[in-house]
Amino acid sequence: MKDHEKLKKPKSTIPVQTLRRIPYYHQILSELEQQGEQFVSSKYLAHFFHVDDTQVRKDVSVIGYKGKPKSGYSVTGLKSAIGDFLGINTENTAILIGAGKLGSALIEYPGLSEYGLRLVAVFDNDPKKLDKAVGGFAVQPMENLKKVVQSFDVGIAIITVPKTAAQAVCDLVAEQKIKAIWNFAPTQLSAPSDVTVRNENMAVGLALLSHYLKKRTAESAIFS
Amino acid sequence: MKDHEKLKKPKSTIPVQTLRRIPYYHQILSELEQQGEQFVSSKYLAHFFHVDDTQVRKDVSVIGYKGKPKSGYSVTGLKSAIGDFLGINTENTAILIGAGKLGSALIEYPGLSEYGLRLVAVFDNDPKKLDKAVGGFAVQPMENLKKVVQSFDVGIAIITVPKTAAQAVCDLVAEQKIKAIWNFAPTQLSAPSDVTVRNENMAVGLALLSHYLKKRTAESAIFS
DNA sequence: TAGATTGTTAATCGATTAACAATC
DNA sequence: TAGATTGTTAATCGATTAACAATC
Repeated sequence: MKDHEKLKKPKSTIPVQTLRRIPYYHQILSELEQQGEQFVSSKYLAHFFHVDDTQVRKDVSVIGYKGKPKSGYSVTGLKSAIGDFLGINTENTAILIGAGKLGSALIEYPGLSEYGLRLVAVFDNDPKKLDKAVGGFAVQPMENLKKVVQSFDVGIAIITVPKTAAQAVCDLVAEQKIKAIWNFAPTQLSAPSDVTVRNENMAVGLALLSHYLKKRTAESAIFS
Repeated sequence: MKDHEKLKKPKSTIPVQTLRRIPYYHQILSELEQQGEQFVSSKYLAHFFHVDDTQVRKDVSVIGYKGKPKSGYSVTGLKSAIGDFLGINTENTAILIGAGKLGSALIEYPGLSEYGLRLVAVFDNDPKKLDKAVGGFAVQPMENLKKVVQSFDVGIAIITVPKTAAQAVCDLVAEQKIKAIWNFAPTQLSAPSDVTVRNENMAVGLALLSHYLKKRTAESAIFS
């Protein structure tokens, strides 16, 4: 290689908008797969989400998958490539803290295992809930948390406690060797930078819906 | 006005990224308000979300609110302006379809009323659930839906039925005079263009979390 | 082969950030 | 007043789309 040649561009960062769209593609591909479809075109996917078909092809190229001219993308192949890219084809162990209604709903949500999450324990503060079975799990006291995290090498903590308790729980799990927090309490949690926090804020969805309702823009974008 | 003067630019479209951030500002402002804070600077808000403070000021200017140099924004004033902008200060009537765990959790979610949603009825398909009280609502059969929508002038339908039933329920409510659908079933629903659909896709959040976990980028963005 | 569809480069568009004047 | 902070214009950066060659 000539020494005055241009440095190979790092370019390893994935466009954040692409990252947002990819999980949606995965969902549609799952449905197409169940319907027995073999191939899908960028045009079809684009139409589904009201984006440009060039956009879809660019997104696909970002994850490094190749289609076939004339036939399109293999449904199974692309779904699997996206799965690998997102890391949902490998298993992550998780615990859930807060055995209320929302917690119970999540435990039974089939998507968890579909996206590589393996729930190993459920915790709650409330003595009345202890040892009750919630979705097949005996609810454990918070005291057991540390030991469980260690013995199962838990990577993700799902927080479904009330708003007021959420930051304290977050601090507690961040002290353990937890790598990521999936927060459903309606508050922004903060954690050390080595812990990834995803705040699943339903109020945001509601607020956006309310705004669209007010404006009543007919062609509302799907990715907002 | 001189007749060769430039046309007033329409420019009425709100940047979609701004729209995404605004509900988060609202949430923080609520918390600051509860803490008794009077003023907040663009710098503080920016720091909170890892964005630029110029960005915050631009977002605020989009909703048409003015701050005070040196002191910043009035917490109450800005929160209220955002509330007006989002339309959450005016009440919208809603029904919920699907009285399972997720439905129950949502009914009791305090955010609903906080964001201007007034739930008036809960429906379910399952005869075993009928007339049971869920969060203070007697579960009604689907047959009653049409009448309830008419008499309460219901604007929003919240769908918390299983994936397999979701599109059928969506079609049914779209036939009524419903203006918006808030869907929690893990599938993309499609409806006529005069009905706004918000698909609240938890699998997307899980997929993004999984990706971040795989990459373990320390400084993960909050708005992804 | 002809036509459909992918993959990629270049052009456009929109969003973020830098710079700085205005204001309390 | 001096300093802090807003508000806005201009510059930069990134994402989308148009154009078109490559390929089955």
